[in-house]
Amino acid sequence: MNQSKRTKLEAAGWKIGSVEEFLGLTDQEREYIELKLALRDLLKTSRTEADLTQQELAKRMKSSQSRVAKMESGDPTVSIDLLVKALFQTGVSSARLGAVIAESRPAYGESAAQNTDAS
Amino acid sequence: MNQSKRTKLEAAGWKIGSVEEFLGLTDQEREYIELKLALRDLLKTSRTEADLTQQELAKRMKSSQSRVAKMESGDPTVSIDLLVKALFQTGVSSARLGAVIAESRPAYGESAAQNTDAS
DNA sequence: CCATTATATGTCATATCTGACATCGCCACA
DNA sequence: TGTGGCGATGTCAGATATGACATATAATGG
Repeated sequence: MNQSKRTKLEAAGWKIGSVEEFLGLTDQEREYIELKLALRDLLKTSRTEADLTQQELAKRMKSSQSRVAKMESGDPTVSIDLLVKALFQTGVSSARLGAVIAESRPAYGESAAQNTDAS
Repeated sequence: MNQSKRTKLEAAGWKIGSVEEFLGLTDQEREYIELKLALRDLLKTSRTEADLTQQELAKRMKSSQSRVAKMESGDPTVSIDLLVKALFQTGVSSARLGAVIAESRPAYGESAAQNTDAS
């Protein structure tokens, strides 16, 4: 199993076993995972675009640097609510948010994944 | 204050006072409220389209009828996460979800609101 | 009038999320 | 070799969301 796949599962709070890679997950669960991942990626991008440090964004949101880090690392304890609030604080518009969500798709195989791990 | 405005604020868990209608809310807070409201409306629509009762949807989600009712009534204790999960269960696609979100906008005045109350 | 069905509302114990804090690794640059 | 900024990770007490339950209202059909 490659890194991007592993990350997807971990992002949703799933344990990495031997079998249940994407087996045992319903379409709806996959859609939910992809959505959260898309938001996480957008946040990384938008915070950088806004030229903010995690610390600065945290202050704006009245949150903490460590939680921002968790948001961006796909920590399963981070809610969509928090991600959305963070996104708005970085200046992302509803239009852009919607566009990104519309593009997010449940991944059935390797094809959908961007390689995160080098080489 | 008309009904639609009141609903917006209650949806976000805000108390209805005398002054702070939309004053005192930041742009980001307004965007967040509008987003949640858009999801709530979409859920009402999509559940009906899918010809499901609240009870049936609740069973699919392993939730309860009362919580589905709260989702659709804009109860502030309902998270975006739960709304999104419910939406996917009713068969809403990422594309449609994204489109609806893209259309949701922070309301600055009366203009944006659809009249909910009769007459 | 009485059932039945769908939806709404209030409460509560428990589950999950949250901010805060400590700490670590990494990288730049003196 | 520091030192300082940035980000990642683990923990935890307190805050918030959750499913479940009871009960209410409303509409429909006998």
